[in-house]
Amino acid sequence: MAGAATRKRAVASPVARLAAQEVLQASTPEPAERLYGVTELCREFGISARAIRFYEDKGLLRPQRVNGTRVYSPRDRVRLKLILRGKAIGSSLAEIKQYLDLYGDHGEGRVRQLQFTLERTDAAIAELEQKRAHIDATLAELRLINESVRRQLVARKG
Amino acid sequence: MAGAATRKRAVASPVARLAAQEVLQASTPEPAERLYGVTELCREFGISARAIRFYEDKGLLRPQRVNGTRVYSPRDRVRLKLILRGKAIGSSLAEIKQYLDLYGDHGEGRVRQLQFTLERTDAAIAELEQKRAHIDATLAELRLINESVRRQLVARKG
DNA sequence: CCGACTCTGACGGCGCGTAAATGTAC
DNA sequence: TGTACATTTACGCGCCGTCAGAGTCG
Repeated sequence: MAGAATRKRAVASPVARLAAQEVLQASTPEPAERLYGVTELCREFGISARAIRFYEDKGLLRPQRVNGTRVYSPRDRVRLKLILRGKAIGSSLAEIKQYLDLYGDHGEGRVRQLQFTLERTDAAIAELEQKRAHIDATLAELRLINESVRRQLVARKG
Repeated sequence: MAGAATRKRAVASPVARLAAQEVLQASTPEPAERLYGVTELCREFGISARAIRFYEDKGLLRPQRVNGTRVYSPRDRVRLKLILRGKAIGSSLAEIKQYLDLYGDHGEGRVRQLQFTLERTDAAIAELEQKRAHIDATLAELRLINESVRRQLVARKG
C-alpha cells in the first residue's frame, strides 16, 4: 500500500506546478541564456537523473556536453516540461517523441499539435474521472467492512 | 495517442459494480456451485487468459485443477473481481495480494486478527482518500490546460 | 589526496504480450 | 484427422531503480 504513492511520486507533484501558458509560450525567444545541470533539473521537476538520462537515450533530449557532463539550455528545459506533461496525460515516451518532433513545424503542424494535445487531455480527464469513481466505490466498501469488523470486535470484547 | 488507450483498455470497462455484500458473504456456503473456465472468465472481464494465469503465478488466485485445466469457483471469481478493481485504482499486484489476504480472514477471526484487519482497512481508507485528492488536483490542472489549448486553437483557426 | 558529483554500462522488476511446443477433447 | 481449446516455458517491452566502476572538479 505504501508502494502505490511511491510509484507515482515522480509524476504527481511536478505536473500540478506546470502552468499551461508557460508551456504554450515556449517558442518565444529567451532573454538570458541560462544553463542547467542535471541535478538542478531533476530537483526542480521532482524526477530522478536516471529518468532524464533515459529520455535522452530515447531521443527526447539532446543537451550539450561539456567535458562529458550534460548541460541543458532553457529550450531543453522546456522540452523536459513537455515530456513530463505528456506523461501526466498518459502518453508513452514514443508518443511524446512524435509530439516533440512536431514542435519544429510552423503553422499547420502547430495547429495539429494543439489538436493532439486537446484529444489527449480530453482522454486523460475521462480516465481520471473513471478512476475516481472506482476509488469512491472502493472507499464505500472498505467503510462497510471496517464497520462490520468493528462490530465484531465489540461483540467479542464487550 | 492510440497507444495510451490500448494500454489501459483491459482495465477500464470490466471493473463495474462490486457490491460490498457479495464480498462480505463470500464465506457463506454456495447453493449452486457454478464453475468457470479461464476463457469464460477472461471474456466476462475483458482481460486475457495470460493475465489470469499471471495472477495465479503471483499467488493471487488458486483455482482447482481438473486434469491440469484450471477450474474457478464463484469465490475465485470474486477474487478476480477484487484484483481488477485493485488494478483500476492503481494498486500493484503485491498490494492487491495484501488486500485479498485481508478479505480472506476478516470473518473468521480471532480478536487480534480483527484488530489487525481494522488497522489495515483504516490505513487503506486513508490512502485512498489521499489518492482521490491527488486525482482531483490533477483533474483541475488538466482542465486548465484543456481550456487554454482550446482558446489557442480558436484564435488560430477561427 | 579527498569528497562530491558526474558519467557509462548492466542487471532487476512489474505486468503482462507473444510466440513456440505440447497435450487433450470432440 | 482436424481443429479448438488448454497447458508450460521463455523471451521481449516500457520505464525506469539501483548498483558498480571509473572519471572530473574544486
